[in-house]
Amino acid sequence: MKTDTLFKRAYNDALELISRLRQGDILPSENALAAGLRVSRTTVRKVIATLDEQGIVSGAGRHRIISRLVGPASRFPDAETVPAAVQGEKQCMEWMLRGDARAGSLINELELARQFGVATTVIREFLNSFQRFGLIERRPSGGWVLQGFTMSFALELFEIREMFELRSAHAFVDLPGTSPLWEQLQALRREHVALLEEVDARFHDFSDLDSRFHRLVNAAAPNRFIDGFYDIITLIFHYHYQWNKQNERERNEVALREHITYIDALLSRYPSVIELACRTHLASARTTLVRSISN
Amino acid sequence: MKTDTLFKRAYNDALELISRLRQGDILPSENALAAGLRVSRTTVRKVIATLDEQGIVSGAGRHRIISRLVGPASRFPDAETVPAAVQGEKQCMEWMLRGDARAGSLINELELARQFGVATTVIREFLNSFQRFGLIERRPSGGWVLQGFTMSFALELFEIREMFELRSAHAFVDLPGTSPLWEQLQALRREHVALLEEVDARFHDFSDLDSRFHRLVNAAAPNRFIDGFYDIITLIFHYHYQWNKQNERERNEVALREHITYIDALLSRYPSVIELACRTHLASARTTLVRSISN
DNA sequence: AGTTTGTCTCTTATGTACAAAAAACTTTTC
DNA sequence: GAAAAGTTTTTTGTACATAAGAGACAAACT
Repeated sequence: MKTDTLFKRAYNDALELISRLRQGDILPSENALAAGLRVSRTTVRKVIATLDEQGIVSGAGRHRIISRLVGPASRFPDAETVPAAVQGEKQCMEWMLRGDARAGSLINELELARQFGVATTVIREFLNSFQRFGLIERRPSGGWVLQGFTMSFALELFEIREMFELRSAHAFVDLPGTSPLWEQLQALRREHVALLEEVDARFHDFSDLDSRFHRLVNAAAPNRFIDGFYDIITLIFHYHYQWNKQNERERNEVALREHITYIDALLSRYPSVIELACRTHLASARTTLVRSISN
Repeated sequence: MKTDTLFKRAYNDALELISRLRQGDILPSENALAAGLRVSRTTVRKVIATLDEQGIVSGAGRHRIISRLVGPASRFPDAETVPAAVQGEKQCMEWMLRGDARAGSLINELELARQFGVATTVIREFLNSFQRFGLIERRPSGGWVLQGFTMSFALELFEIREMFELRSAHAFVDLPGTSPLWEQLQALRREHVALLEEVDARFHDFSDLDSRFHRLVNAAAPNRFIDGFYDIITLIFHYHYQWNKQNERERNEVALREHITYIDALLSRYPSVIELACRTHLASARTTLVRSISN
């Protein structure tokens, strides 16, 4: 059976939205709510029906009003608002990248499914879509082998990353001066500077900025294969660094400064300057990743 | 229910194997058969049981003899020896690359499943594993959008291919003279020359040679992401050219000659010569692909 | 006339069932 | 005592069922 996590998230969001209104206010139309909660009207109607049952709204048709304001206690627990696939994915990722499993070992679908409390279908679908990240491989006779997040994986990943990044950085120079990307790059530079000023408190925000910056560089000459590759990078960095907290603040501060240098290089439009800044940043990113694996 | 296509294939193979023996011969051991038919002993036992039922072998335990030789009529039809997943995959590929479907249109799992006579699970699994080829994309709200085999797809594909191929070609030069790859390259060159001599009759064999050559070049500096990318190339070429027969012989002959030049360049170990040969070949391969799309 | 809601249909997500195939273990035979 | 055959246990591939959610159309309201 399909899970109703989407409904539960929408319900929580609806409570949030209502809390900004007053008692007696008219409930927004179903279409408006659907747009606001980013779900279909079908789901909105289910949410409204539940709110009605709970006595939070009353009336029918287009005469619904908010009859009672409620606190956050009546929300569904956050854990129930994630679809099974996402939940399974998260746990699988953790299981793989944390190194609970050794490279070369076989993956047992049923065992994983039981361990993570989802159906085998979910695990299988995850494994299938996860194949492209190169961390697992299908055996000819069926089943999956774990390749694992090894040193060679990291090195091969970075080899490609360097090729792609240099290519995109050089393509950026060829953009016409009127391209909106230049303005976006300026904006991103300001965000970097702002983050650097409060780096002690906000260094966690770097990860997102990093991903956005590299994707912006790639936007200069879009290529679906490069975009797809950046999904891998983003995913690895997201999960891997989540569990490698050593020197996180320092690491991020260094990377922030390198990014700013790199952005300035792009803005200067001098190919040789860009190449230097790009290579410097990639080399230090590689060192960081490699070091975190060898520990 | 799981299909017994594997058993049927093994049974056919077993008949083949038996036809090379004489009546009254002792049947090879289960383990030997398992190795020969490349299936598990469980499946071999099922094959033997069926052969027994059919009166083709008789006796029990280790005293089984071949009691009757049969013609090819008693084989299972070939169509029944392909697993559902492979069958679905083939038909899906055809449906996509032949352009029966327009880019941007939604993919209906149930409809495809009915059309190809398989369960929706099979279609879904195919779509999942096929995602990495960049021809389809998942919508946030569920479902799939067809991106299609368009011109921009081909151009983006070739951009990456050029980067990878040049990188590998240059890495090849750095191989020590003792590397077995040099000998393999020589062997491949001989195969090219042999094929060129009979190109009129055997031009179909080029496709396989092409794939092997490019994979050999990549073997100089293995990288799993590049290998994965070559799966896409191989797949596209395999299916796409299957339906674009125009000038096939001429196309392949040109490519064969380019390959030989390219191989000689590699053997010469002069980077500039290699780069030229490599670029020439890639440019002509790109032109060929692009032309086949615009028609 | 254009929203808004009510109703119905179609599609997907996910759990479950079950046969096929693999793998592990046990007994037999030479 | 080692290889072969017999037996049991696991695991995977595929079908199918069903609720959730999206979307289309019709009716009702302002």
